[in-house]
Amino acid sequence: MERMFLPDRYIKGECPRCGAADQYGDSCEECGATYSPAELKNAVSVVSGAVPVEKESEHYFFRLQDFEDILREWAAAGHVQAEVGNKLNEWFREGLREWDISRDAPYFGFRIPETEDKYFYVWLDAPIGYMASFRNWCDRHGVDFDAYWRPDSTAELYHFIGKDIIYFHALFWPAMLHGAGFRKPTKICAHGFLTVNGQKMSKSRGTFIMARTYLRHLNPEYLRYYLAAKMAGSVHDLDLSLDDFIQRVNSDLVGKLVNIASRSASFIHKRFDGLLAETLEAPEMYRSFVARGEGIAESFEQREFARAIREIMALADEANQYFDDRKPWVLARDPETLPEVQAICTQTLNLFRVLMVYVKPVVPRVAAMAEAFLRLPPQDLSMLGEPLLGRHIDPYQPLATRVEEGAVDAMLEESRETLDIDTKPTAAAGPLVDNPIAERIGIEDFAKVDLRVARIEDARYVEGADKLLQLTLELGGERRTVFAGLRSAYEPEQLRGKLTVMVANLQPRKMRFGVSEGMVLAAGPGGKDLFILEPHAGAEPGMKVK
RNA sequence: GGCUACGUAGCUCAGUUGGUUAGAGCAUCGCACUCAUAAUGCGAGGGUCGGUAGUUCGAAUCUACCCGUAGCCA
Repeated sequence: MERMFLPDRYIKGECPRCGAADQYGDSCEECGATYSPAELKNAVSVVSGAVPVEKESEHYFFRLQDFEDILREWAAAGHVQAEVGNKLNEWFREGLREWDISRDAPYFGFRIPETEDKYFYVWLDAPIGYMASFRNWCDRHGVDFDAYWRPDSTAELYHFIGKDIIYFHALFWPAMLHGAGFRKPTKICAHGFLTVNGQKMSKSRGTFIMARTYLRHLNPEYLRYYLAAKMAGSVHDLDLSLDDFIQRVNSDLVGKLVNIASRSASFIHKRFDGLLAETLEAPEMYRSFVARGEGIAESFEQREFARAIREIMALADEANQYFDDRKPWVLARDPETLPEVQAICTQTLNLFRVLMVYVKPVVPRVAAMAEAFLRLPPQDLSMLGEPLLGRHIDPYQPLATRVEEGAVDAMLEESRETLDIDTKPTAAAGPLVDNPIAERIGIEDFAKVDLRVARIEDARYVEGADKLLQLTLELGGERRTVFAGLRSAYEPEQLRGKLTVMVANLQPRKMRFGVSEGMVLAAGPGGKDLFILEPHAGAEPGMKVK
């Protein structure tokens, strides 16, 4: 018995309609019926296997229906995509209902003030977290929070979300904001799910790829480019087709785009000491490239990224065609025509510079490298009126390289390995359920924590503090004072002389009783159940724990 | 079950309010070029636009039904 209110998904039993076994408390995966957990036959708790008992509990509700008019008006005014608007209309037709915003303990998140055991439902406080983060940023940067959030603010506010949480962002959130006297979002931009090789991400297939795993094997700019090339302003799912990904990156980014600079810069270097010509070979073509900027920017603004990429790549084709047509490698053989080579390559590099400004939002690192290569400050659309003439550029260094052979396979292999551990069955109850294992981190994150063996030279009560003990820790040549919340579990004399482990590089923290210069490590839920770590015999104060 | 999307060339996708022989990129094949990270250019083949019925002078585009895929249902 775990004495907790069970969320719908924590109850399993037989479907009241079709009798299918092993169904969750909210709906049947076999016949699709939806029902309340109380209707489930032969229900048991997923956590302990115990038979649930029905209990009454007071709940708090948000009167969503009071906001129907304001929501209809807001949704109709272009703040959501068309498909999302359809969905909202469906919900309006069904009639808005009160939203249950409380959950009984044990729950995570924020306790509802003036209650003992009620917590806010996570989707009530999650979006408020966006505001809280921004508020924190405003405080640190001296920015006026209200200028962004008051009802008449002219700031633009966008939410980029997955389609599975449209409900919370397009229905409850604007209502909450309105009710609380804040402005509503400019637009909710929902995108579809990411599939890999046309299927849901799968741990066993190795296609459950974590961003960190990807980064260990592949350049992030590749993925940015690939996704941008497929992403439109709609909620369609996106497929990361890995073969297509490799081909696309290699041919578009490397073969097409970056190659423009590579093939032209070599002449500027070998023949003209890195100096660009004084005039463009085809100024009208340059102007037409620049003129396309407005349309491309518009596509980006509309979040029609795929369209923007198509337009940019069409221009890259034109640049390659131009270069091919002029054949500078032929002209370079004859001293008579050599000056034309400089003009042609100058032209080509200018076209390249325009393209780099256009793709900058998608591949910022490549664009930054291109700026460095052209000896330019950070570029934007407004600077393109003036072509680059009569100035030096650096020797060309590869701005992007082809996807390394085997990198994708290695990434899949690693994904398979790392996730094997996660898929092992976990206990139905116990510390892992109470306190699930945190997000995976890399070794570099762990290395930031400097753990040291320390000897507890002295431990004493702290006057006026009923939870703290003041520890004097010796770590091989340095003494630290640490206030530790151990009083409920330890008497000072139990600790004196013992070895333990402390976080030695923790930012010192000023407390009412003095400055605490680190933390000692202890396990347990609290109260009497606290257990400090103690190394095996042989460890010496100051030794690094790793 | 209800609802929302989606189903266009081998692959990934465009196709704006229905209008001339349905497009692009990649892949494939042929030719050219050799400046460039074997990158580029020219050209070719390849689709009864999921299926059926309908509206219309005309449908990938509108309607109905069916099949398939994904998701949502507080």
